[in-house]
Amino acid sequence: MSDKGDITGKGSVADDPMRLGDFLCFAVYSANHAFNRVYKPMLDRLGLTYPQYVVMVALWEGDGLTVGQIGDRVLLETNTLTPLLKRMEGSGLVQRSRCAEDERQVRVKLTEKGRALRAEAAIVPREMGSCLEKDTATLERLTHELTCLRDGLLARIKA
Amino acid sequence: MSDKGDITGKGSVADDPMRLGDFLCFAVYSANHAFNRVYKPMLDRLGLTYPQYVVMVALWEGDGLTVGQIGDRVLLETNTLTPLLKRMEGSGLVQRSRCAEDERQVRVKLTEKGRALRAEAAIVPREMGSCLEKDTATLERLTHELTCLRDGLLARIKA
DNA sequence: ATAGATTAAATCGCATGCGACCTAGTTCAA
DNA sequence: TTGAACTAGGTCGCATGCGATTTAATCTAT
Repeated sequence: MSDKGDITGKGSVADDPMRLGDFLCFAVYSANHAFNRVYKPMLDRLGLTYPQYVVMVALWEGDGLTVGQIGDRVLLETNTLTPLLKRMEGSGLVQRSRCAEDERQVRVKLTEKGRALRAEAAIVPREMGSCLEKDTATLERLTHELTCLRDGLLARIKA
Repeated sequence: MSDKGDITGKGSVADDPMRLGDFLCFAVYSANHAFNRVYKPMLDRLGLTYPQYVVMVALWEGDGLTVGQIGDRVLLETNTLTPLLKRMEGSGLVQRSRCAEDERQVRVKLTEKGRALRAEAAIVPREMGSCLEKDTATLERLTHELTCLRDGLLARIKA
C-alpha cells in the first residue's frame, strides 16, 4: 500500500501531500534558477547573459556554425536564437552573414573580440566549481545522468 | 597533467575543448527546457503554464499563502509572482486579497475551480513518470542531489 | 508621538523561450 | 523545367525571470 505507487489514483487525491520538494522537475527548474543567479555577477563582468554564454562556448568549441547548427548544440529554436545572435552581434562578439552556397543559411563567426573573450571566460568554470561543494566525480556523474534524462525526454517529443 | 584540473589556467586556454556537454549547468539548463516541452501538452489541457503549475502545487499543499510565502516555496521573486498571480486570478484559479492584519501583504486563496483542478492534475505526475525511464529510487536520489546542489548555490548568494 | 528604517507588493525594462506564422531559397517530381 | 514541397531563418505575441525602483504599510527608537 502507501503513497504515490497508487496507480489507481482513487481515494486520496485530496490527501496526497503533493510536496513540491519531491518533484524532480522542480528540483531541475529551481537548480537552473540558482545557477543563473550565481552566474549572473560573473557573466555581467563579461557582458554576457547565460544563454549568450552557452552560445559562446559552442562557438569556442567550433567557430563558423550556422544558426541551425548552433541550435542543435544549445538545444534552442531559431526564433530564440535569431534575436539573441543579433544582440551578440550588437555587442561586437559575432558576425552574421548569409552563406554563399545556400542563401537560406546564416553563418555565425566570432569576431576578434569574441575570440579574446575566451581567455577572460576561462575563470568562470573554475569560479563556479568552487561554489559546488562536491567532488569532480559526483559532478560528472550528475551531468551524465541529467544529460541522459534530458535526451530521454527529448526523444519522447519527437516520437 | 591533463585536462581541467589545470588550476594555473596557463598554456592552453585556446586548446581547452570547453565542451558544452561537460557543463553541469548546461545539463541542468537543457534538462529544464526538456521538462517544459514534455509538460507543455499536459499543462495546456489544464490551462496552466509550468510556473503556474508549480504555484498551484504549492497552494494545493497549503492554501491561503501570502505572495511572499509562495515565493519562499517556489523560489521566485514577487516581481515574477505578482503578474503571474494576476493572470491566474484572471483565469479564475485563485483570488487575491489584502490581509486585514497587515495591509502590506496579499493573501492568495484557491477558488472552487482551483481546488477542483487538483483532481485533473493528478494524472500529470503519473504521465511524466512514465516518460522518465528510470526507477523510482534513482529519480528520488537525483531529486535529492539536485536539491542539495541548488541549496548550496543559493547559500552562496546570500553569503 | 513621530521621523526614519524596514518590509511586502507592485511596476518597469530587458532578455529569454517558444508556438504560430511568414518569407525566401532550394529541391524534387512529373 | 516549372510548380509544389521542403527547409532555414525570421517575425510576432505572450509568459516568464529578475534587477532596479516605487509605493504603501508597519515597526522602532527616541
